[in-house]
Amino acid sequence: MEKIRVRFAPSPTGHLHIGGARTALYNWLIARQKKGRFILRIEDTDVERSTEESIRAILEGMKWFGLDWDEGPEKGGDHGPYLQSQRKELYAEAINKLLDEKKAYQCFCTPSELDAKKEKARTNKGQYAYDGTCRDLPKEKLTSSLEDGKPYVIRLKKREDKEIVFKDLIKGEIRIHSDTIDDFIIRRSDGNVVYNFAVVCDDALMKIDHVIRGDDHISNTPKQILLYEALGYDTPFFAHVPMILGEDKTRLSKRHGATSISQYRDDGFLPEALRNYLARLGWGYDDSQEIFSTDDLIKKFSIEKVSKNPAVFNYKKLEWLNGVYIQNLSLEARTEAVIPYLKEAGLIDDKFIRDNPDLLKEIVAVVGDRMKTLKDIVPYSDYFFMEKVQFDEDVKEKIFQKADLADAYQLIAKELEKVKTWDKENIEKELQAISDEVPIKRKDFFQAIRAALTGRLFSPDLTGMMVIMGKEKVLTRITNALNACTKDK
RNA sequence: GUCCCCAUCGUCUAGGGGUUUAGGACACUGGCCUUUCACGCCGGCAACAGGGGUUCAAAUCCCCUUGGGGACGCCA
Repeated sequence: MEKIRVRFAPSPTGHLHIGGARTALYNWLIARQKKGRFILRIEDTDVERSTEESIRAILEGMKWFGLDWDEGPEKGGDHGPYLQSQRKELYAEAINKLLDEKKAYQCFCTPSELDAKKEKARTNKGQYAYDGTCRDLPKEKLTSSLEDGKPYVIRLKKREDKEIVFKDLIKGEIRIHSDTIDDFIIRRSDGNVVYNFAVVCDDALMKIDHVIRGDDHISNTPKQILLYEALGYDTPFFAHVPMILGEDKTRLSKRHGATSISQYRDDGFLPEALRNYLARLGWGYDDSQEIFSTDDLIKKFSIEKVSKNPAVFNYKKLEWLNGVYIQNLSLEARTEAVIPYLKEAGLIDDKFIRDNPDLLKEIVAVVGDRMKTLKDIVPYSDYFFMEKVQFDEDVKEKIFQKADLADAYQLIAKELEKVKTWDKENIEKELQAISDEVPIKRKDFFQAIRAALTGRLFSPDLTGMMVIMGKEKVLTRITNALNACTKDK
């Protein structure tokens, strides 16, 4: 049997969308599982909206997401070109063939005439369908119009009274009657073919045998089947993946938060975690497994088991999963991963990294399993890099104004000053002793220290941090906190 | 409006006629661990949209209603 060929065919009118990334992932998983070929094709037939920049963003997004393609831009292949804008001759050939065989025809109706027909259909509450005015134009009329240079589109002569049936790998059998389709346009008056025509041509010529795409394309499928038939090609298998919805169950959009894959990268998500999440969104394997390595996904994924109904995107679950993946990173890998985010926040630069070879690793170690995203490193560690601590508002409210901490801070400063060997064990012992003497609950006592050192209500292990910060810095911060809380009183 | 698709906890799902007092995960929540914040561990809350069939038996099969989504472009 021939090797399976699947494709992802985005239109370069923006970034790589999270929904697109998921269909790309599904295609990729199947190609890898079946040892087939994964093809990337750019659908830039809409010259108005397609941009070079979008193409770059999409390729970059695919690479970051870890989906490598076997044929496509930058890669080439035997079925190229892989940009629709470079395939015009192929389309022209196919169009001429349909014209010769009388399966398609020129239509000289102007946009304003068509608008009027649509308007009329709307007022009569009827469904608009092209009325076929130009379908059987007399030969003389046709040639004279052509000679006059009148602009025209090309329409497919659709088949009459036919039930179009296809078996969808996800949805099952779908049937649509040809009456609900009209003689739709396949080439614009500017000579460019239209999406439905280009996909069919390309998929056929590129020998795509499984078309896996978003389920918003279901209603295009009958038209495309008509085109496959008119052009004399076998139809491929179809699998229509349900949409991703936002919390309010409407189609996921910017309103719901980040939709571009690059945003997830910038927000500190790991590509393998995102792959895991997106694969599991709308697909289940058994009754317990949540964590799937990419190899595991390749082994276990099955398009037939993709759910028929749309899935709501759950950011919290993604965060949880990402946290799990971060925890599984080695200390070295985690430190490397976190560096861009520290730089981005302006906390460190290359010089700093050179001058403090081990410090970063120590900090990442003390932060431990707390991060849900790589970006979380910032609120968990910025106070190591800053000269002075910024006190959060809720620290002032819940710590400084709640109890009288002045005596405690004074005592802490005084006693810690005496610690000779500044290590975890000694600091712990000392803190323990001070805590016994002070009339403050243990919990509040430690929160007070946390507030002084970090300005926050949450942070990594206290004594661990104190070791990294060093005695001098710790004492200064305790004193500063003392001043801050007496001033706030 | 017309056509198409869909329907199990708040969310993602398992379950595909009897094994189900419907399983897991996230979220939420109670507790344990911890001298502190988290992690972790143990527990709790919580669903078969409604109505008709078919059957000895239906979350599972069929029909209708309702609800949601999508498509109706010289966009993709």
